[in-house]
Amino acid sequence: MELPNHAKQLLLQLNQQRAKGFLCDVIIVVENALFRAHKNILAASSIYFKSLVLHDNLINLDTEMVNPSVFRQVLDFIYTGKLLSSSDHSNEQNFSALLTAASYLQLHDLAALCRKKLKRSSGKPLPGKPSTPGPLSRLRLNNQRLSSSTPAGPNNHYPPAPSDADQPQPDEGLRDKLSDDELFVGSSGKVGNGGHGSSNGNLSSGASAGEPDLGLDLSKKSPHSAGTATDALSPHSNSQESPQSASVSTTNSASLDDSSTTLPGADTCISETMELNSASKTSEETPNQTDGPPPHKKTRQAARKNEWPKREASGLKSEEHDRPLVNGVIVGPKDGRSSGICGGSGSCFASDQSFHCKDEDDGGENGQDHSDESGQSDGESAGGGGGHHSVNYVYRQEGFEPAFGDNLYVCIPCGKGFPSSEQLNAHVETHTEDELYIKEEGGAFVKEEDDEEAEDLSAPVGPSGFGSESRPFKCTVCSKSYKDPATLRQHEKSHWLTRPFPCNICGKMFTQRGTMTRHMRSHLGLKPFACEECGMRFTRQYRLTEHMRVHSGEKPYECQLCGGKFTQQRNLISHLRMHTSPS
DNA sequence: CTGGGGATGGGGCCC
DNA sequence: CGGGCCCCATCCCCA
Repeated sequence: MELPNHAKQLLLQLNQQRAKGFLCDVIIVVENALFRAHKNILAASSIYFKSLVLHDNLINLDTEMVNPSVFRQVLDFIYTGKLLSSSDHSNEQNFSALLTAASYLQLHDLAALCRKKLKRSSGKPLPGKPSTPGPLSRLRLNNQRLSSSTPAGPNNHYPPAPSDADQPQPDEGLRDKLSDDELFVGSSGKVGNGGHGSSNGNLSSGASAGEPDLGLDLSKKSPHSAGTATDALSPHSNSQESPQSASVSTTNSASLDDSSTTLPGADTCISETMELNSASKTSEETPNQTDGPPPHKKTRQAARKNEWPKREASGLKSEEHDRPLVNGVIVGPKDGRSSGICGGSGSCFASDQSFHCKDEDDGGENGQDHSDESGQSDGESAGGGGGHHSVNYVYRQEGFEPAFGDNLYVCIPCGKGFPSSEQLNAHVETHTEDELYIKEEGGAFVKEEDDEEAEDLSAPVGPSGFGSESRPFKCTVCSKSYKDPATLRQHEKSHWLTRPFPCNICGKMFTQRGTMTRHMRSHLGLKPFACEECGMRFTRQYRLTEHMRVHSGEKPYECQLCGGKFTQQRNLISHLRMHTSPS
């Protein structure tokens, strides 16, 4: 017994989920466009992807081989089995580009379709697509070019082709395309795996010599060990050790700098649809490399460390997943509890970029999806009551159209929607920083509750609590005072309604650049601070210091009421609440 | 099952 | 801009 449309329906659902960013667990960066997708889907469609997504949540593709608009078609193909090609005259070019991309990504079925199409349309020999070494040869060319551009160090590791040359090895393409500044793709699952955690550090990113240009230096010199994704961004990470995977992404993630978020042009017109007949063909071969090795160090800590930063993961899950991805751009995090990374405060629009957010799940556009995603919100909806409004910089105001309306690109500050990223960008530039200042009441935006609370809570101990004698610089809004004008200025930003520093990955905005870069590190899994005892890594030095007490047994924080000792101050505080709050 | 403690992640913010 | 610290939230373990 078999359901006739089962596979189709399933794919349809998955594609819908992708459109909304629901449960998407990987971000693919192509030039300056970000695409969200599901690892499983990618892995099932290509060995290359399989090796990439194994250890990374962020994949950066070689822009020599694929551009945003082509990748969009590729992704559509992966999720639908249909090839939607543009109808314009550049059709042939488009197929050629698609073929290149498909070869690079080892999407054999798509490559075959393209070849067929090209053959049919021009009868000419196909560009770079000799059947056998086809993609590889092309990749090699690319590779050569790339490597030549980098210092030819001893690091030009290009492992010799695998013995079983003919078999498309999972990593083969990668290897071919590896250059010093790119990462390796893990060839065998073995190596890499371990990665994350601690020990192996792996996630190599290979960024060896050529440091990727990061708009933001997300790397922090790691005082300790090496090789993890974290190090990837640091100039001296030793790439050689980790021929592994994913790091790729991380490394490149670097490219997620401020400028990287432009939207890929939306390729529209679709004139023909080629469908993949033998959809069944998957790249399942090479099972070996897939299974991620079990986390080696099974300490709880180590376990926690794998994958996305845990929090992050949950953040994505509960909050971001519904952010739709439109034209390669992540559209807004949904809102949720304040805690989450990006989602938390749903804001997402950067004044200088094209992110646009979608708040909650647009209440509506897709009723049906809601049911699917009901799970999605559990976390947050439970707590935040779906309240988009608890957030600052609410993305979708009452009167706003659902994000999926005609004007997908919405300017957070003023709420105007635009049909294209270009228009939105042009519009955004009309906002000056001054406008970002709070207009207090009457503003379309609501001041963030959390901030208020935080302020209140901290008030007693905050600066204002101290004698303001030595603090001549007073905030006109809340009357807190500071020792120097710079700090006052910094503080005043907390009163802004709009935050000038957006995360290029999730769109969340921050008042301080440092906070934003710190946040970005969490997206990228950059944890420069490693514990020498257990290998656990942290994003902040302070956390490491805190963590070290776990090993030393030091418990410097003592409860004055019961004498209980704690390794962390926050736990003491938490403990004190037990004493104070009767419940 | 529940509450407390340990440990960790993320954001805000001051220095 | 980085370091530090505070707060919140959460997960896991254990009694």
